[in-house]
Amino acid sequence: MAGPQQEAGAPRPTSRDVARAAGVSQATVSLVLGDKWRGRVAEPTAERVRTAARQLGYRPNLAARNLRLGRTRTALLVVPALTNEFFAHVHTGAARVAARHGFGVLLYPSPEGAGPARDPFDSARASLDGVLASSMASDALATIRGDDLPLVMLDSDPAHSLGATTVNLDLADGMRQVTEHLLALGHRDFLHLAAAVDSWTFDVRADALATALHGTDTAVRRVTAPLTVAAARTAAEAALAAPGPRPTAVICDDDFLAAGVCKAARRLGLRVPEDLSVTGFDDLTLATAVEPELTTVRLPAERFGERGMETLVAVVEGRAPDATPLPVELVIRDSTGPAR
Amino acid sequence: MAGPQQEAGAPRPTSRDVARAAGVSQATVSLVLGDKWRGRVAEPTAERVRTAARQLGYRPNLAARNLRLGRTRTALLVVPALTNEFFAHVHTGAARVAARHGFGVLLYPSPEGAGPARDPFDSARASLDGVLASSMASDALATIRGDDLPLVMLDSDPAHSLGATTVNLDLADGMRQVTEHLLALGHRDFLHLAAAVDSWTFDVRADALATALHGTDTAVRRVTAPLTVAAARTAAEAALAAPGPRPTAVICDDDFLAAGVCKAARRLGLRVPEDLSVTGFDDLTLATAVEPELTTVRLPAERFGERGMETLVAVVEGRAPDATPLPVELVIRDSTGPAR
DNA sequence: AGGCCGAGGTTTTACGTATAACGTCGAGCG
DNA sequence: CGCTCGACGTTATACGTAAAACCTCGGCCT
Repeated sequence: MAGPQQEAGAPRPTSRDVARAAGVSQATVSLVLGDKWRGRVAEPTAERVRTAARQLGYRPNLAARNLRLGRTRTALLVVPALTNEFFAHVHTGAARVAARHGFGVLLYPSPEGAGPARDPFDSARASLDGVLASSMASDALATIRGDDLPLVMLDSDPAHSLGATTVNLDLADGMRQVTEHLLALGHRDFLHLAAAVDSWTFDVRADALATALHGTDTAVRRVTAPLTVAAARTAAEAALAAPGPRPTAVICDDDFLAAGVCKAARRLGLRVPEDLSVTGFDDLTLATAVEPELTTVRLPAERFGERGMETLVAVVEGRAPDATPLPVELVIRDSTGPAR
Repeated sequence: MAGPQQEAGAPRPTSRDVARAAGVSQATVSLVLGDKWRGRVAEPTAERVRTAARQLGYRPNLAARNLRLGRTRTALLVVPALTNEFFAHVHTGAARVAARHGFGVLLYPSPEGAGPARDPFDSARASLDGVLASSMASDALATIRGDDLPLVMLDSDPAHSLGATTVNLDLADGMRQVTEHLLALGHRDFLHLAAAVDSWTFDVRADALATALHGTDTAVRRVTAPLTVAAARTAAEAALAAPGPRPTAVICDDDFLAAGVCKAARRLGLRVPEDLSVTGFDDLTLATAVEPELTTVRLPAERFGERGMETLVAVVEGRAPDATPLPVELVIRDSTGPAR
């Protein structure tokens, strides 16, 4: 057990302590431990340094290293809300790629889940080498651009990105696939349950839906709801119980919304998919946890995070990033069926 | 727009640049910006410094500050998997309290969700002032204890915590409440669907279940499954279709498992709760997204994170932390009913 | 008048690391 | 033999900040 010698209350050993213990100078310790010693330090000496370091339980002081090198090998990931499984996966992917490049990832979830992040630097206790952001207030964005800190935006409005590199999921294509799937099933009267969130990623969905329906004799109504199951249920119940012809399919911006619609349908005595088709978006755990399992658009969330970080690294290294949007895939399950 | 002057490619301004611009010494800048100048610097001078700083877009170099002060005002949060909503909430709570104390939170999700974290310091790009960990390999734990870095464990085995302070949810009481609820409904034949994860938090559930059933004429079988809806469904289907008397209630370690059981029941033609009662644990979004809504044990996840960070701060400041476990609450919904 | 004190700063130092610039010493070579 | 050169280290310095120690000067008390 034992482990490295270290008396309680003793300050952490520095490279100088290691040097003293190994009978060499501090510079030599730095060379050896930094793996930059080929031909500069004899092997026996290097070995002496390494064992001394192990003995003392030496670990370099990151603050000092960062100060010296002027970089931290740390990137900031800005996401709206960690409690959304999607962003947890994005983080996983981003962290994986970052680790591969010797980078760490600092996470900044914006305070209340809804709005874009305000000042990422409030929370950034370490300096940063780059930022990967899914949404950000334009003043914070301007600050970052002003610092010419490498920045990559995730699925954000090119018009408001101040020229920052952007990585995209092909959300529009996802929405197109959903729409064509439903059209093929004979649906002609849609309800679009949209997220009541001011975000480009949802605006894109609405636009794509309009585009996909262009030229077809199709009715579409739009209702918005906050991104919760309960809110979606309430909104859907109201919309489906409204007078006039009832939509035969509900297209949702998100799986949570779709789950809410399914509950509303059941409450109203409508069977899914026999009486009503419902589609989700994201393909989270939720999509296969509910009955019926949701037809939805699978977003490659981890891959998205990976691509984002790969792009950030490319930007840092001055290489041209891969600009093609990541493909998404319609997953047909049990919540959609032929129109009556 | 404009914002702070800063030419592209120019190095970030330092406190010395600000000093030069304001016609004072660097020390004065540090005093003024550090709010430690009462009586040491005249107001007009202070104002000159502040405007100069604003003008140049000065922001202090965190690495330098951390080096100088010997602390980073940053705590590490170690969790098994961010993709579990529960831990996302824990993070939210912890980050809130941390912010209140001027701390930041660095997140370290252990690589593959399953096992405990291996070396938190691999990912910690900044030095740390403390660690808040939900599970950790014993060698990593020993390292931290050896550094006498303040450490607080979240819901972990006191026997393997090397004396670290521990913050607990009253999981045992949660399990007791579930069991008594079902007993009161007349159930006498249980299936316990346990998580196939080697973690103390699940061992506690099993023990508490045994305790609660002690002295009652009750049968209980235990089956384990990985923490996914699909795995739970498979396991439950097998267990419920097995020959012999069928359990009338399934107690699950987790809401995901419970959702899987509900699907299995439907597959087997069993109605929930008429033919089979099912209970979850955690009360995640999932619990109210499925049909029927789950009777489950609500864990105050955010409060848990808050308490954890409060405790860490107390440990750092040498105060005695609040050691009472956080109460949990049985939430009775639609997945449990009287035994037939 | 001499001394003390407080206001309003400045000079200096230390934090721990990485690395550029600089010895030193023996071997090899013309 | 004198010079160079490579191998093996060492000395010195800079990174940007916070804060302790120090300086200067005018006012005021005794």
